[in-house]
Amino acid sequence: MIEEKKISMAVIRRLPRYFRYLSDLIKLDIKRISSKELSERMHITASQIRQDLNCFGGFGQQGYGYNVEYLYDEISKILGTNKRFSCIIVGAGNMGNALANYENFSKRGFDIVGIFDVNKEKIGTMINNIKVMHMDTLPEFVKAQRVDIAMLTVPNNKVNEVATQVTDLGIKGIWNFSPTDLRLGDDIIVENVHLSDSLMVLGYRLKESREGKNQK
Amino acid sequence: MIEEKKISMAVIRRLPRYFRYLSDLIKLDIKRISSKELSERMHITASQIRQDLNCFGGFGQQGYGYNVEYLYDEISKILGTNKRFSCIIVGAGNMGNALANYENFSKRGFDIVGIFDVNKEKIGTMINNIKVMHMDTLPEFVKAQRVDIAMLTVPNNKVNEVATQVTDLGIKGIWNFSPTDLRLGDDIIVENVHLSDSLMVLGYRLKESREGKNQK
DNA sequence: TAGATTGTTAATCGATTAACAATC
DNA sequence: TAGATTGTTAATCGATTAACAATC
Repeated sequence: MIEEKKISMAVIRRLPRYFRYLSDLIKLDIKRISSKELSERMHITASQIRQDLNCFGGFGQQGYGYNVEYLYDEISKILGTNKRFSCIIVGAGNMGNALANYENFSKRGFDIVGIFDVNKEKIGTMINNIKVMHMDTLPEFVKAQRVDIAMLTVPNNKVNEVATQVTDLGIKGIWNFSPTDLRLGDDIIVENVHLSDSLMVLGYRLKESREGKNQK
Repeated sequence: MIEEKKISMAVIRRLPRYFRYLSDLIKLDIKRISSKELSERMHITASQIRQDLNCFGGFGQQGYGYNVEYLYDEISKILGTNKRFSCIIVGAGNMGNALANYENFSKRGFDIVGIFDVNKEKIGTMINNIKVMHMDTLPEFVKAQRVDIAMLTVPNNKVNEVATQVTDLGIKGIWNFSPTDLRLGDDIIVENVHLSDSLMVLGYRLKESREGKNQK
């Protein structure tokens, strides 16, 4: 009850972008930046940057701007990149494979500790040094070690069942790759990656652009 | 110059959702639906549904609601699912592989006609019946057959170069999987899939939820 | 100090929701 | 016809942008 401010999703979804741009600035060896300069790089307004950052605290200094390294560290803390999240992948198909091989996740604090599938031929194999196990062994696995996030790359007709299964086991975070809007308990955090939605929007915009009425 | 209404991105991004829900209704053999019933299924307001649909036309009937099949067909037309888009994948890594194997895309009108990479060992192999070719052969390929969309699954430090390359060849649509905000010409449509952004937002929300200040 | 730039309040803009007349 | 539900206008809400006093 020290402080209670509600951060809007719009702001939250911009945080990783700030994080990326600041990380780039560090690579470029830039030490300080004003909201105006940053706004030009990011193609958003300086006002928005200052508003966004001030949801979390005053990280700048009048007349100077922001210290890049300091701001980067603060945003890292806000995003929780210092924390580690233990993740499992459910579904060892092509997308599950791709995720298991994505090296950047562990760099950001997301450790993949197990892969689960029902296909007998896959059980026991290794993907990027992570063991593929049978779904039946999931309960004992989750009992034996904490799992924060389940990444679901299962067929669409299985995703509701699997989501219920993993949340019943106490997993609170779902990264869902199925074209289904999961509806789970209030204490479950779901992030959806609807690839085909994204592709359809691309198709729509492309079609509209061709027809000349190019909307922002 | 017949009609000129600007559709907001917020509305456009909801179209694939309507499409999915209507497709489910058809499977359930439901013939008609009111905005109120649909709003309960989709967890959005009936007002929003009616506003959204009326951006494109009056598809309903007072006192009756919407004919499911008709509305589905209309939204399909709006989204352009009847059109076919010719696509290439650049980057035959894990994500490129996953995309090439994703059967749903062709169902939605997106045909993958070629995969390009620079890795000599991959050239000449087939992924899901699609030939992997060398990047050097991309110009002649694009000259020989129309390509609408380039799906970019290349390393982050290569994505700007590759994006320039493909847009110089006349490709107008980019589906970008790198954690980089591509900035290209006004006539180029870019859809980003920032997986690590999405995962970081999940991590943030999970952390906040644990600390009790669970924001919507 | 003077100039620059923040933090923050106020104004604007756009998107969502409510209301209701039109009409099937 | 009476009841239901749309299409659409008006009201509200929230997010973005502008402005500026505070201050480094």
